[in-house]
Amino acid sequence: MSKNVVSPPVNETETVQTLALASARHEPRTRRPAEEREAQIIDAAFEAFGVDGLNETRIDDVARIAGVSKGTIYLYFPNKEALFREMIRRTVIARLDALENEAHDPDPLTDFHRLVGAFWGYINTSEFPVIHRLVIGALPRMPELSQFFAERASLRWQRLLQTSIDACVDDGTFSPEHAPRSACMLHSMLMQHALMRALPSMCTAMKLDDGDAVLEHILTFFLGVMHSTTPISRAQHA
Amino acid sequence: MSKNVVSPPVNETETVQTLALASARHEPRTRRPAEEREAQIIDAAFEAFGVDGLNETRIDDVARIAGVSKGTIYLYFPNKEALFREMIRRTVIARLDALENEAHDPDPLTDFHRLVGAFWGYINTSEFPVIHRLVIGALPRMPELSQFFAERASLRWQRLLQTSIDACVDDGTFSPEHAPRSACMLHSMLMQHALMRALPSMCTAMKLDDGDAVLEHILTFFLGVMHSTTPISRAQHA
DNA sequence: TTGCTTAATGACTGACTGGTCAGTATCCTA
DNA sequence: TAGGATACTGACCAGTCAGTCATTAAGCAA
Repeated sequence: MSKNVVSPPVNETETVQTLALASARHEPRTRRPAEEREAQIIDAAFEAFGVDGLNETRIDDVARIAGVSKGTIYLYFPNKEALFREMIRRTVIARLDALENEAHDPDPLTDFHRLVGAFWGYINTSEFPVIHRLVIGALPRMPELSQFFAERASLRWQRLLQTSIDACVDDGTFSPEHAPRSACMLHSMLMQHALMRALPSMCTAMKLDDGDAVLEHILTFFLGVMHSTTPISRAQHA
Repeated sequence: MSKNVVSPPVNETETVQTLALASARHEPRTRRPAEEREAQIIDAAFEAFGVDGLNETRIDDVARIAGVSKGTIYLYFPNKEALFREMIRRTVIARLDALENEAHDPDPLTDFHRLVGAFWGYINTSEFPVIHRLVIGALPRMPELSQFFAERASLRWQRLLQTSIDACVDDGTFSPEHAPRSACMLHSMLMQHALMRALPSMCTAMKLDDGDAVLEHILTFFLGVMHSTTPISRAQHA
Protein backbone atom coordinates (compact mmCIF):
# COMPACT_ATOMS: atom_id res chain seq x y z
CA MET A 1 0.00 0.00 0.00
CA SER A 2 2.06 2.88 1.30
CA LYS A 3 5.35 1.06 0.87
CA ASN A 4 6.63 3.06 -2.05
CA VAL A 5 6.83 6.35 -0.29
CA VAL A 6 10.56 6.39 -0.85
CA SER A 7 10.63 5.11 -4.40
CA PRO A 8 9.11 7.46 -7.04
CA PRO A 9 12.05 8.11 -9.35
CA VAL A 10 11.21 11.63 -10.41
CA ASN A 11 13.73 14.41 -10.16
CA GLU A 12 12.83 15.33 -6.61
CA THR A 13 13.67 11.81 -5.43
CA GLU A 14 16.29 13.10 -3.10
CA THR A 15 13.91 15.58 -1.57
CA VAL A 16 11.34 12.88 -0.92
CA GLN A 17 13.91 10.55 0.56
CA THR A 18 15.37 13.26 2.67
CA LEU A 19 11.93 14.24 3.90
CA ALA A 20 11.03 10.66 4.67
CA LEU A 21 14.23 10.16 6.57
CA ALA A 22 13.87 13.50 8.22
CA SER A 23 10.35 12.79 9.39
CA ALA A 24 11.49 9.41 10.63
CA ARG A 25 14.41 10.93 12.44
CA HIS A 26 12.62 14.04 13.59
CA GLU A 27 10.08 12.00 15.54
CA PRO A 28 12.21 11.95 18.65
CA ARG A 29 12.77 8.61 20.26
CA THR A 30 10.52 8.42 23.31
CA ARG A 31 10.44 6.02 26.19
CA ARG A 32 7.03 4.91 27.34
CA PRO A 33 5.80 2.72 30.17
CA ALA A 34 5.70 -0.92 29.09
CA GLU A 35 1.92 -1.09 29.38
CA GLU A 36 1.40 1.88 27.11
CA ARG A 37 3.77 0.57 24.43
CA GLU A 38 2.09 -2.82 24.54
CA ALA A 39 -1.34 -1.27 24.06
CA GLN A 40 0.03 0.83 21.22
CA ILE A 41 1.37 -2.26 19.47
CA ILE A 42 -1.81 -4.26 20.09
CA ASP A 43 -3.91 -1.49 18.56
CA ALA A 44 -1.67 -1.37 15.52
CA ALA A 45 -1.81 -5.15 15.27
CA PHE A 46 -5.60 -5.09 15.21
CA GLU A 47 -5.54 -2.53 12.44
CA ALA A 48 -2.96 -4.38 10.36
CA PHE A 49 -4.09 -7.97 10.90
CA GLY A 50 -7.70 -6.88 10.54
CA VAL A 51 -7.11 -5.80 6.96
CA ASP A 52 -4.79 -8.50 5.73
CA GLY A 53 -4.93 -11.45 8.08
CA LEU A 54 -2.07 -13.13 9.85
CA ASN A 55 0.03 -14.08 6.86
CA GLU A 56 -0.42 -11.08 4.63
CA THR A 57 0.58 -8.71 7.38
CA ARG A 58 4.23 -7.77 7.75
CA ILE A 59 5.66 -7.10 11.17
CA ASP A 60 7.16 -4.00 9.57
CA ASP A 61 3.64 -2.77 8.84
CA VAL A 62 2.52 -3.26 12.42
CA ALA A 63 5.64 -1.39 13.55
CA ARG A 64 4.97 1.47 11.14
CA ILE A 65 1.34 1.83 12.25
CA ALA A 66 2.35 1.69 15.90
CA GLY A 67 5.04 4.28 15.24
CA VAL A 68 7.80 2.13 16.69
CA SER A 69 10.59 0.13 15.15
CA LYS A 70 10.40 -3.55 14.33
CA GLY A 71 12.84 -4.38 17.08
CA THR A 72 10.60 -2.81 19.70
CA ILE A 73 7.81 -5.23 18.86
CA TYR A 74 10.13 -8.10 19.64
CA LEU A 75 10.85 -6.57 23.03
CA TYR A 76 7.20 -7.02 23.95
CA PHE A 77 6.17 -10.14 22.04
CA PRO A 78 8.31 -13.21 21.37
CA ASN A 79 7.08 -13.60 17.79
CA LYS A 80 4.42 -12.68 15.28
CA GLU A 81 2.04 -15.46 16.25
CA ALA A 82 2.15 -14.52 19.92
CA LEU A 83 1.33 -10.94 19.01
CA PHE A 84 -1.61 -12.09 16.93
CA ARG A 85 -2.89 -14.34 19.68
CA GLU A 86 -2.61 -11.65 22.33
CA MET A 87 -4.35 -9.14 20.08
CA ILE A 88 -7.35 -11.47 19.70
CA ARG A 89 -7.38 -12.30 23.38
CA ARG A 90 -7.40 -8.71 24.54
CA THR A 91 -9.92 -7.49 22.02
CA VAL A 92 -12.41 -10.18 22.97
CA ILE A 93 -11.90 -9.76 26.68
CA ALA A 94 -12.01 -5.98 26.65
CA ARG A 95 -15.36 -5.95 24.89
CA LEU A 96 -16.97 -8.57 27.10
CA ASP A 97 -15.75 -7.05 30.33
CA ALA A 98 -17.25 -3.75 29.31
CA LEU A 99 -20.64 -5.34 28.66
CA GLU A 100 -20.66 -7.54 31.71
CA ASN A 101 -20.97 -4.67 34.13
CA GLU A 102 -24.11 -3.22 32.55
CA ALA A 103 -27.03 -2.82 34.95
CA HIS A 104 -29.75 -5.47 34.86
CA ASP A 105 -33.42 -4.61 34.66
CA PRO A 106 -35.78 -6.02 37.30
CA ASP A 107 -38.43 -6.98 34.72
CA PRO A 108 -37.35 -10.26 33.00
CA LEU A 109 -38.73 -9.42 29.55
CA THR A 110 -37.26 -5.93 29.59
CA ASP A 111 -33.96 -7.37 30.70
CA PHE A 112 -34.15 -9.96 27.93
CA HIS A 113 -34.56 -7.19 25.39
CA ARG A 114 -31.69 -5.25 26.92
CA LEU A 115 -29.44 -8.30 26.70
CA VAL A 116 -30.38 -9.12 23.12
CA GLY A 117 -29.85 -5.48 22.20
CA ALA A 118 -26.41 -5.52 23.77
CA PHE A 119 -25.47 -8.71 21.96
CA TRP A 120 -26.79 -7.44 18.66
CA GLY A 121 -24.86 -4.22 19.16
CA TYR A 122 -21.70 -6.15 19.89
CA ILE A 123 -21.81 -8.48 16.89
CA ASN A 124 -22.70 -5.59 14.60
CA THR A 125 -19.63 -3.56 15.40
CA SER A 126 -17.07 -3.46 12.63
CA GLU A 127 -14.72 -5.11 15.07
CA PHE A 128 -16.61 -8.36 15.53
CA PRO A 129 -16.62 -9.79 12.00
CA VAL A 130 -12.92 -9.03 11.77
CA ILE A 131 -12.10 -10.98 14.91
CA HIS A 132 -14.45 -13.74 13.85
CA ARG A 133 -12.80 -14.04 10.44
CA LEU A 134 -9.31 -14.03 11.91
CA VAL A 135 -10.17 -16.72 14.43
CA ILE A 136 -11.84 -18.92 11.81
CA GLY A 137 -9.02 -18.37 9.35
CA ALA A 138 -6.36 -19.24 11.92
CA LEU A 139 -8.21 -22.35 13.08
CA PRO A 140 -5.92 -25.10 11.79
CA ARG A 141 -2.82 -23.26 12.96
CA MET A 142 -4.12 -22.25 16.39
CA PRO A 143 -7.05 -24.43 17.43
CA GLU A 144 -6.70 -23.30 21.04
CA LEU A 145 -7.55 -19.78 19.90
CA SER A 146 -10.89 -20.89 18.54
CA GLN A 147 -11.53 -22.72 21.78
CA PHE A 148 -10.75 -19.60 23.77
CA PHE A 149 -13.02 -17.59 21.52
CA ALA A 150 -15.81 -20.16 21.66
CA GLU A 151 -15.76 -20.39 25.44
CA ARG A 152 -15.05 -16.79 26.15
CA ALA A 153 -17.52 -15.32 23.66
CA SER A 154 -20.06 -17.68 22.10
CA LEU A 155 -20.78 -19.97 25.00
CA ARG A 156 -20.79 -17.14 27.50
CA TRP A 157 -23.37 -15.23 25.50
CA GLN A 158 -25.49 -18.31 25.09
CA ARG A 159 -25.47 -18.86 28.82
CA LEU A 160 -26.43 -15.25 29.50
CA LEU A 161 -29.29 -15.51 27.01
CA GLN A 162 -30.48 -18.81 28.42
CA THR A 163 -30.53 -17.42 31.98
CA SER A 164 -32.56 -14.46 30.82
CA ILE A 165 -34.98 -16.69 28.91
CA ASP A 166 -35.40 -18.98 31.90
CA ALA A 167 -36.28 -15.95 34.01
CA CYS A 168 -39.00 -15.08 31.50
CA VAL A 169 -40.31 -18.63 31.71
CA ASP A 170 -40.39 -18.49 35.53
CA ASP A 171 -42.18 -15.18 35.19
CA GLY A 172 -44.84 -16.79 33.00
CA THR A 173 -43.99 -14.56 30.03
CA PHE A 174 -42.50 -17.34 27.93
CA SER A 175 -43.90 -20.81 27.45
CA PRO A 176 -41.56 -23.45 28.89
CA GLU A 177 -42.07 -25.77 25.92
CA HIS A 178 -39.20 -24.62 23.71
CA ALA A 179 -37.15 -22.89 26.36
CA PRO A 180 -34.38 -25.48 26.90
CA ARG A 181 -32.54 -24.95 23.61
CA SER A 182 -33.95 -21.59 22.64
CA ALA A 183 -30.89 -19.52 23.56
CA CYS A 184 -28.93 -21.59 21.11
CA MET A 185 -31.49 -20.94 18.38
CA LEU A 186 -31.67 -17.24 19.05
CA HIS A 187 -27.90 -17.03 19.19
CA SER A 188 -27.66 -18.80 15.82
CA MET A 189 -30.07 -16.45 14.12
CA LEU A 190 -28.52 -13.31 15.51
CA MET A 191 -24.96 -14.41 14.81
CA GLN A 192 -25.57 -15.60 11.28
CA HIS A 193 -27.48 -12.48 10.34
CA ALA A 194 -24.84 -10.21 11.79
CA LEU A 195 -22.10 -11.99 9.88
CA MET A 196 -24.11 -11.80 6.67
CA ARG A 197 -24.61 -8.12 7.23
CA ALA A 198 -20.85 -7.70 7.18
CA LEU A 199 -20.65 -9.05 3.62
CA PRO A 200 -21.73 -6.38 1.14
CA SER A 201 -22.90 -8.90 -1.45
CA MET A 202 -25.12 -10.72 1.05
CA CYS A 203 -26.34 -7.47 2.52
CA THR A 204 -27.83 -6.21 -0.72
CA ALA A 205 -29.09 -9.61 -1.89
CA MET A 206 -30.95 -10.22 1.36
CA LYS A 207 -31.93 -6.62 2.10
CA LEU A 208 -30.17 -6.54 5.45
CA ASP A 209 -29.13 -2.90 5.35
CA ASP A 210 -31.35 -1.80 8.21
CA GLY A 211 -29.91 -3.47 11.29
CA ASP A 212 -32.82 -2.53 13.52
CA ALA A 213 -35.32 -4.02 11.09
CA VAL A 214 -33.36 -7.26 10.94
CA LEU A 215 -33.27 -7.51 14.72
CA GLU A 216 -36.99 -6.80 14.82
CA HIS A 217 -37.63 -9.65 12.36
CA ILE A 218 -35.55 -12.09 14.33
CA LEU A 219 -37.20 -11.15 17.61
CA THR A 220 -40.68 -11.37 16.15
CA PHE A 221 -39.91 -14.83 14.85
CA PHE A 222 -38.33 -15.91 18.12
CA LEU A 223 -41.14 -14.55 20.27
CA GLY A 224 -43.57 -16.30 17.94
CA VAL A 225 -42.37 -19.58 19.43
CA MET A 226 -41.76 -18.46 22.96
CA HIS A 227 -45.09 -16.78 23.52
CA SER A 228 -47.02 -19.53 21.78
CA THR A 229 -48.96 -21.83 24.08
CA THR A 230 -50.61 -24.10 21.49
CA PRO A 231 -49.23 -27.63 21.52
CA ILE A 232 -47.67 -28.22 18.14
CA SER A 233 -47.64 -31.39 16.09
CA ARG A 234 -44.12 -32.71 16.27
CA ALA A 235 -42.21 -33.42 13.09
CA GLN A 236 -43.51 -36.70 11.75
CA HIS A 237 -40.69 -37.06 9.29
CA ALA A 238 -37.57 -38.18 11.13
CA MET B 1 10.23 -31.82 5.78
CA SER B 2 11.40 -34.38 3.26
CA LYS B 3 13.71 -31.98 1.51
CA ASN B 4 16.98 -33.35 2.81
CA VAL B 5 16.68 -36.73 1.23
CA VAL B 6 19.50 -35.88 -1.14
CA SER B 7 21.77 -33.98 1.21
CA PRO B 8 23.25 -36.05 4.11
CA PRO B 9 27.00 -35.87 3.48
CA VAL B 10 27.99 -39.29 4.87
CA ASN B 11 30.15 -41.66 2.94
CA GLU B 12 27.30 -43.38 1.17
CA THR B 13 26.10 -40.08 -0.23
CA GLU B 14 26.28 -41.37 -3.73
CA THR B 15 24.24 -44.43 -2.90
CA VAL B 16 21.54 -42.35 -1.25
CA GLN B 17 21.42 -39.96 -4.14
CA THR B 18 21.26 -42.77 -6.63
CA LEU B 19 18.48 -44.45 -4.69
CA ALA B 20 16.52 -41.26 -4.34
CA LEU B 21 16.84 -40.53 -7.98
CA ALA B 22 16.07 -44.10 -8.84
CA SER B 23 12.87 -44.17 -6.80
CA ALA B 24 11.88 -40.86 -8.34
CA ARG B 25 12.74 -42.12 -11.77
CA HIS B 26 11.17 -45.53 -11.30
CA GLU B 27 7.72 -43.98 -11.20
CA PRO B 28 7.48 -43.81 -14.96
CA ARG B 29 6.57 -40.49 -16.46
CA THR B 30 3.05 -40.77 -17.82
CA ARG B 31 1.12 -38.52 -20.17
CA ARG B 32 -2.52 -38.01 -19.30
CA PRO B 33 -5.38 -36.12 -20.94
CA ALA B 34 -5.43 -32.50 -19.77
CA GLU B 35 -8.80 -32.91 -18.05
CA GLU B 36 -7.65 -35.87 -16.01
CA ARG B 37 -4.47 -34.10 -14.86
CA GLU B 38 -6.45 -31.03 -13.87
CA ALA B 39 -8.87 -33.07 -11.78
CA GLN B 40 -5.93 -34.85 -10.17
CA ILE B 41 -4.37 -31.53 -9.20
CA ILE B 42 -7.67 -30.06 -7.98
CA ASP B 43 -8.25 -33.06 -5.72
CA ALA B 44 -4.76 -32.75 -4.29
CA ALA B 45 -5.31 -29.02 -3.81
CA PHE B 46 -8.46 -29.65 -1.78
CA GLU B 47 -6.61 -32.08 0.41
CA ALA B 48 -3.62 -29.81 0.95
CA PHE B 49 -5.38 -26.45 1.26
CA GLY B 50 -8.07 -28.06 3.39
CA VAL B 51 -5.57 -28.95 6.07
CA ASP B 52 -3.34 -25.92 6.09
CA GLY B 53 -5.11 -23.09 4.31
CA LEU B 54 -3.89 -21.02 1.41
CA ASN B 55 -0.74 -19.65 2.94
CA GLU B 56 0.54 -22.60 4.90
CA THR B 57 0.30 -24.90 1.91
CA ARG B 58 3.31 -25.29 -0.36
CA ILE B 59 2.83 -25.85 -4.06
CA ASP B 60 5.36 -28.66 -3.64
CA ASP B 61 2.95 -30.36 -1.23
CA VAL B 62 0.09 -30.16 -3.71
CA ALA B 63 2.40 -31.59 -6.36
CA ARG B 64 3.50 -34.43 -4.12
CA ILE B 65 -0.07 -35.37 -3.21
CA ALA B 66 -1.13 -35.20 -6.85
CA GLY B 67 1.84 -37.35 -7.83
CA VAL B 68 3.14 -34.83 -10.34
CA SER B 69 5.99 -32.38 -10.33
CA LYS B 70 5.72 -28.75 -9.38
CA GLY B 71 6.25 -27.63 -12.94
CA THR B 72 3.24 -29.62 -14.12
CA ILE B 73 0.96 -27.62 -11.85
CA TYR B 74 2.10 -24.46 -13.58
CA LEU B 75 1.19 -25.99 -16.93
CA TYR B 76 -2.44 -26.12 -15.80
CA PHE B 77 -2.79 -23.14 -13.46
CA PRO B 78 -1.09 -19.75 -13.85
CA ASN B 79 -0.36 -19.42 -10.12
CA LYS B 80 -1.17 -20.64 -6.64
CA GLU B 81 -4.09 -18.29 -6.10
CA ALA B 82 -5.75 -19.33 -9.34
CA LEU B 83 -5.45 -22.97 -8.33
CA PHE B 84 -7.02 -22.20 -4.95
CA ARG B 85 -9.86 -20.26 -6.52
CA GLU B 86 -10.59 -22.96 -9.06
CA MET B 87 -10.51 -25.62 -6.37
CA ILE B 88 -13.17 -23.76 -4.36
CA ARG B 89 -15.26 -23.07 -7.43
CA ARG B 90 -15.32 -26.66 -8.61
CA THR B 91 -15.93 -28.17 -5.19
CA VAL B 92 -18.93 -25.93 -4.55
CA ILE B 93 -20.38 -26.44 -7.99
CA ALA B 94 -19.88 -30.19 -8.04
CA ARG B 95 -21.73 -30.64 -4.75
CA LEU B 96 -24.66 -28.41 -5.65
CA ASP B 97 -25.13 -29.89 -9.10
CA ALA B 98 -25.32 -33.33 -7.54
CA LEU B 99 -28.06 -32.22 -5.13
CA GLU B 100 -30.03 -30.19 -7.62
CA ASN B 101 -31.16 -33.18 -9.59
CA GLU B 102 -32.76 -34.96 -6.66
CA ALA B 103 -36.42 -35.90 -7.20
CA HIS B 104 -39.07 -33.70 -5.55
CA ASP B 105 -41.90 -35.08 -3.47
CA PRO B 106 -45.50 -34.13 -4.41
CA ASP B 107 -46.50 -33.49 -0.78
CA PRO B 108 -45.18 -30.02 0.25
CA LEU B 109 -44.39 -30.90 3.87
CA THR B 110 -42.66 -34.14 2.91
CA ASP B 111 -40.69 -32.28 0.28
CA PHE B 112 -39.78 -29.62 2.83
CA HIS B 113 -38.35 -32.32 5.09
CA ARG B 114 -36.49 -33.86 2.17
CA LEU B 115 -34.94 -30.50 1.30
CA VAL B 116 -33.95 -29.69 4.87
CA GLY B 117 -32.48 -33.16 5.19
CA ALA B 118 -30.46 -32.68 2.04
CA PHE B 119 -29.17 -29.30 3.21
CA TRP B 120 -28.34 -30.62 6.65
CA GLY B 121 -26.53 -33.52 5.07
CA TYR B 122 -24.55 -31.18 2.86
CA ILE B 123 -23.41 -28.77 5.56
CA ASN B 124 -22.51 -31.66 7.85
CA THR B 125 -20.08 -33.26 5.44
CA SER B 126 -16.44 -32.86 6.43
CA GLU B 127 -16.03 -30.96 3.17
CA PHE B 128 -18.35 -28.06 3.93
CA PRO B 129 -16.70 -26.52 7.00
CA VAL B 130 -13.37 -26.74 5.20
CA ILE B 131 -14.61 -24.79 2.20
CA HIS B 132 -16.43 -22.37 4.47
CA ARG B 133 -13.30 -21.72 6.49
CA LEU B 134 -11.15 -21.26 3.42
CA VAL B 135 -13.59 -18.83 1.84
CA ILE B 136 -13.93 -16.80 5.05
CA GLY B 137 -10.20 -16.81 5.62
CA ALA B 138 -9.46 -15.65 2.09
CA LEU B 139 -12.10 -12.92 2.23
CA PRO B 140 -9.92 -9.81 2.23
CA ARG B 141 -7.66 -11.21 -0.46
CA MET B 142 -10.39 -12.55 -2.74
CA PRO B 143 -13.72 -10.87 -2.01
CA GLU B 144 -15.15 -12.09 -5.32
CA LEU B 145 -14.74 -15.65 -4.04
CA SER B 146 -16.98 -14.98 -1.09
CA GLN B 147 -19.50 -13.42 -3.41
CA PHE B 148 -19.44 -16.48 -5.65
CA PHE B 149 -19.85 -18.69 -2.61
CA ALA B 150 -22.64 -16.57 -1.16
CA GLU B 151 -24.63 -16.52 -4.37
CA ARG B 152 -23.87 -20.02 -5.47
CA ALA B 153 -24.40 -21.71 -2.09
CA SER B 154 -26.06 -19.66 0.66
CA LEU B 155 -28.56 -17.62 -1.33
CA ARG B 156 -29.44 -20.53 -3.58
CA TRP B 157 -30.26 -22.72 -0.61
CA GLN B 158 -32.28 -19.97 1.01
CA ARG B 159 -34.32 -19.58 -2.14
CA LEU B 160 -34.96 -23.30 -2.36
CA LEU B 161 -36.05 -23.38 1.28
CA GLN B 162 -38.29 -20.35 0.85
CA THR B 163 -40.00 -21.88 -2.17
CA SER B 164 -40.65 -25.06 -0.26
CA ILE B 165 -41.99 -23.14 2.74
CA ASP B 166 -44.26 -21.06 0.53
CA ALA B 167 -45.67 -24.27 -0.91
CA CYS B 168 -46.48 -25.43 2.62
CA VAL B 169 -48.22 -22.14 3.28
CA ASP B 170 -50.28 -22.44 0.10
CA ASP B 171 -51.09 -25.95 1.18
CA GLY B 172 -52.39 -24.67 4.51
CA THR B 173 -49.79 -26.63 6.49
CA PHE B 174 -47.85 -23.55 7.59
CA SER B 175 -49.27 -20.33 8.90
CA PRO B 176 -48.49 -17.42 6.56
CA GLU B 177 -47.69 -15.07 9.44
CA HIS B 178 -43.96 -15.69 9.74
CA ALA B 179 -43.40 -17.22 6.32
CA PRO B 180 -41.76 -14.29 4.50
CA ARG B 181 -38.39 -14.39 6.27
CA SER B 182 -38.56 -17.85 7.70
CA ALA B 183 -36.19 -19.50 5.21
CA CYS B 184 -33.57 -17.06 6.33
CA MET B 185 -34.16 -17.95 9.98
CA LEU B 186 -34.11 -21.68 9.34
CA HIS B 187 -31.00 -21.33 7.22
CA SER B 188 -29.29 -19.41 10.02
CA MET B 189 -30.05 -22.00 12.64
CA LEU B 190 -29.02 -24.94 10.49
CA MET B 191 -25.84 -23.29 9.26
CA GLN B 192 -24.66 -22.05 12.62
CA HIS B 193 -25.30 -25.37 14.30
CA ALA B 194 -23.51 -27.30 11.56
CA LEU B 195 -20.48 -25.03 11.80
CA MET B 196 -20.42 -25.38 15.59
CA ARG B 197 -20.60 -29.12 15.21
CA ALA B 198 -17.36 -28.98 13.24
CA LEU B 199 -15.52 -27.45 16.21
CA PRO B 200 -14.72 -30.15 18.77
CA SER B 201 -14.70 -27.73 21.69
CA MET B 202 -18.15 -26.38 20.82
CA CYS B 203 -19.46 -29.82 20.08
CA THR B 204 -18.80 -31.14 23.57
CA ALA B 205 -19.74 -27.94 25.37
CA MET B 206 -23.11 -27.73 23.63
CA LYS B 207 -23.79 -31.47 23.37
CA LEU B 208 -24.07 -31.44 19.61
CA ASP B 209 -22.61 -34.87 18.99
CA ASP B 210 -25.79 -36.42 17.69
CA GLY B 211 -26.47 -34.69 14.39
CA ASP B 212 -29.95 -36.15 14.01
CA ALA B 213 -30.96 -34.93 17.46
CA VAL B 214 -29.72 -31.44 16.68
CA LEU B 215 -31.69 -31.35 13.44
CA GLU B 216 -34.75 -32.60 15.31
CA HIS B 217 -34.41 -29.78 17.85
CA ILE B 218 -34.07 -27.13 15.18
CA LEU B 219 -37.05 -28.44 13.24
CA THR B 220 -39.24 -28.69 16.33
CA PHE B 221 -38.39 -25.10 17.17
CA PHE B 222 -38.97 -23.94 13.61
CA LEU B 223 -42.25 -25.79 13.22
CA GLY B 224 -43.31 -24.33 16.56
CA VAL B 225 -43.58 -20.98 14.81
CA MET B 226 -44.76 -22.13 11.43
CA HIS B 227 -47.60 -24.32 12.66
CA SER B 228 -48.69 -21.81 15.26
CA THR B 229 -51.86 -19.94 14.47
CA THR B 230 -52.24 -17.89 17.64
CA PRO B 231 -51.66 -14.19 17.07
CA ILE B 232 -48.65 -13.22 19.11
CA SER B 233 -48.06 -10.02 20.97
CA ARG B 234 -45.44 -8.15 18.98
CA ALA B 235 -42.29 -7.05 20.71
CA GLN B 236 -43.13 -3.97 22.70
CA HIS B 237 -39.52 -3.13 23.28
CA ALA B 238 -38.14 -1.59 20.09
C1' DT C 1 12.85 -48.20 -36.09
C1' DT C 2 13.48 -43.30 -36.43
C1' DG C 3 12.52 -38.88 -35.45
C1' DC C 4 9.30 -35.31 -34.10
C1' DT C 5 6.12 -33.09 -30.85
C1' DT C 6 5.16 -31.74 -26.55
C1' DA C 7 3.90 -33.25 -21.67
C1' DA C 8 6.45 -33.55 -17.76
C1' DT C 9 10.32 -32.71 -14.74
C1' DG C 10 12.93 -30.55 -10.84
C1' DA C 11 17.14 -27.81 -9.95
C1' DC C 12 17.54 -23.19 -9.75
C1' DT C 13 16.70 -18.17 -8.85
C1' DG C 14 15.26 -13.93 -7.08
C1' DA C 15 12.41 -11.69 -3.98
C1' DC C 16 10.70 -11.50 0.39
C1' DT C 17 10.49 -11.29 5.42
C1' DG C 18 10.75 -13.06 10.42
C1' DG C 19 13.80 -12.44 13.73
C1' DT C 20 18.56 -10.63 15.66
C1' DC C 21 21.83 -7.70 17.84
C1' DA C 22 25.37 -4.14 17.90
C1' DG C 23 24.82 0.39 18.42
C1' DT C 24 22.26 4.81 19.89
C1' DA C 25 19.53 8.05 22.47
C1' DT C 26 16.84 8.95 26.43
C1' DC C 27 16.02 9.40 31.09
C1' DC C 28 17.17 9.13 35.76
C1' DT C 29 20.08 9.36 39.78
C1' DA C 30 23.73 11.09 42.33
C1' DT D 1 26.55 17.69 34.85
C1' DA D 2 28.35 13.00 34.45
C1' DG D 3 27.58 8.49 33.78
C1' DG D 4 24.97 4.24 34.15
C1' DA D 5 20.90 1.63 32.86
C1' DT D 6 18.04 0.37 29.39
C1' DA D 7 14.26 1.34 25.86
C1' DC D 8 14.63 1.67 21.30
C1' DT D 9 16.43 1.37 16.54
C1' DG D 10 17.08 -0.57 11.85
C1' DA D 11 20.60 -2.76 8.88
C1' DC D 12 21.44 -7.25 8.25
C1' DC D 13 21.11 -12.37 7.87
C1' DA D 14 19.46 -16.79 6.89
C1' DG D 15 15.67 -19.44 5.59
C1' DT D 16 11.77 -19.96 2.60
C1' DC D 17 9.19 -20.63 -1.52
C1' DA D 18 6.55 -19.15 -5.83
C1' DG D 19 7.51 -19.41 -10.26
C1' DT D 20 10.93 -20.49 -14.44
C1' DC D 21 13.09 -22.98 -18.04
C1' DA D 22 16.58 -26.08 -19.96
C1' DT D 23 16.32 -30.80 -20.26
C1' DT D 24 14.15 -35.34 -20.61
C1' DA D 25 11.28 -38.88 -22.26
C1' DA D 26 6.50 -40.57 -23.57
C1' DG D 27 3.76 -41.33 -27.32
C1' DC D 28 2.79 -41.10 -32.01
C1' DA D 29 3.30 -40.91 -37.08
C1' DA D 30 5.75 -42.22 -41.01
